[in-house]
Amino acid sequence: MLDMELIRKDRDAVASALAKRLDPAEVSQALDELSQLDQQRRSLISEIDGERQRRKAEARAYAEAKRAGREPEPTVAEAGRRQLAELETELGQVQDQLRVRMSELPNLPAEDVVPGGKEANRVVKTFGEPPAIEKVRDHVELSRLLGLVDHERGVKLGGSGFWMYTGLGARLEWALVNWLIDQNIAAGYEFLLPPHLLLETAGFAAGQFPKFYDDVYHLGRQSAPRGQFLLPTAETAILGAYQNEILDTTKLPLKVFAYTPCYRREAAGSHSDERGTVRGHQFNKVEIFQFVLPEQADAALEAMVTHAEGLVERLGLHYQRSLLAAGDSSAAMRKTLDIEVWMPSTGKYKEVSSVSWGGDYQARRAAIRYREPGGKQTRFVHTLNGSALATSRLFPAILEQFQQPDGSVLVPEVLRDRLGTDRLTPR
RNA sequence: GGUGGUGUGUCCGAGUGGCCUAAGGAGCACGCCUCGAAAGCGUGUGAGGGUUUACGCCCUCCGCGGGUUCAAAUCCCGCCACCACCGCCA
Repeated sequence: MLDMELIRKDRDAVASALAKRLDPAEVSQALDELSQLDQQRRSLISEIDGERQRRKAEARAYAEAKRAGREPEPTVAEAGRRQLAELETELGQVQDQLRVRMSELPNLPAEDVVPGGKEANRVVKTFGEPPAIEKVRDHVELSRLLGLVDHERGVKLGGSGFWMYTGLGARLEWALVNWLIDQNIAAGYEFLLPPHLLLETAGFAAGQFPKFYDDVYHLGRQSAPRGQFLLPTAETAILGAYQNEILDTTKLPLKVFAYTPCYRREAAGSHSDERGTVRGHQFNKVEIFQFVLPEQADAALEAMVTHAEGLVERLGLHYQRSLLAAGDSSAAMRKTLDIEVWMPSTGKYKEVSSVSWGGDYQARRAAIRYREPGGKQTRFVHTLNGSALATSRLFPAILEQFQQPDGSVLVPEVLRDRLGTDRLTPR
């Protein structure tokens, strides 16, 4: 959610930032509507407050007269109450509309984020080299060869878009999850295991709803008491966990992380470069998150990206870092950096982590605040989130980058103890 | 899932229709006292919103949402959460 006061005071700045993501004419129209609703809202509030004040005075005079044994003055209660009810209904409608319109607006892209879509993303860093592989096998073939993933049985169970890790594949995936958990703990993040079914308020707070309502799985009242949905990322749970709280300023930055499967509907159809475990309706991800003071945000973003990159580096994978253009980064974020890992079979880089600075956009939706040190005023925290990392993407990258001519795959050194072997071999 | 109980401010806790503009206590902050501290005394101490150059003034909030009433923390209805017991269950 954007700050209505900012729209009121510096409409041009908001408009030009939003124009990086949306059609300028659309932006202008939206801001016009918002300003008008805001104006209506405030004048209704003034009217209602005045009316209430009058009625309170009447009731007080009534009580006082009674106490003094006098006959109370007749009040205009009946008519007044009806009038007040009408005004309140009207205010309710205006506020609902305002909320809907406000919640539809995306976050303001940061200054260094350029307009445009995917094609405008900029690679800002590269680590390592693409490994020289004579005859590249893709991860689907390698998985089959090594018995790591059973796609047929996965589909049998969950339908198209699901798979089942088997044997050493399950162990590799799980070793990755556990290694990442340890690494994040070592980096000072607190480990959380949240519920996977969330109330809709959590989806709204994170900025997924209402816009991406249909992208997640909803359970409906038959199967879930209050129409919960399956979380599409742990980010939704972590943010939601702190809804309506005033965080202890001395505890900021608050650094937490969670492991959860992520459930996403994903558009039907399949890309040739998104086979195997690259894209599915359920995948594993470890997510780091920070709640910080506004002035800590820049440093936190850099620290999180660097941390996530360190993980990829310790696994020995070749990757690049991209600064996403406005149109390609998620609507709730001001700035997003992707860490993309090299996939030899397609010759493309694929996202294993997306680290974002949300400004106060999510905090405003979720009402997560801190108290200004020394002052009494509460302000919204800044939120940052990032994958550290998406294991179901790491998995194919490891297979492909570390494959050997004989079809075996070298296990990254950091995982060898956990897997009990340094090499996955065809069975 | 059933029955009963509970839900008040940072915390404990009083309040069953009207000076509740929420008692009292604890905590916290500041001041007095003190060489310093403790104790004691005094003052202050929530959130959201409207309005104002500002000081301030005003409105809303006693789990949440409705209702009754001139007037609701208090009465009525629905919901949620927690506790206890019963049932079911990995």
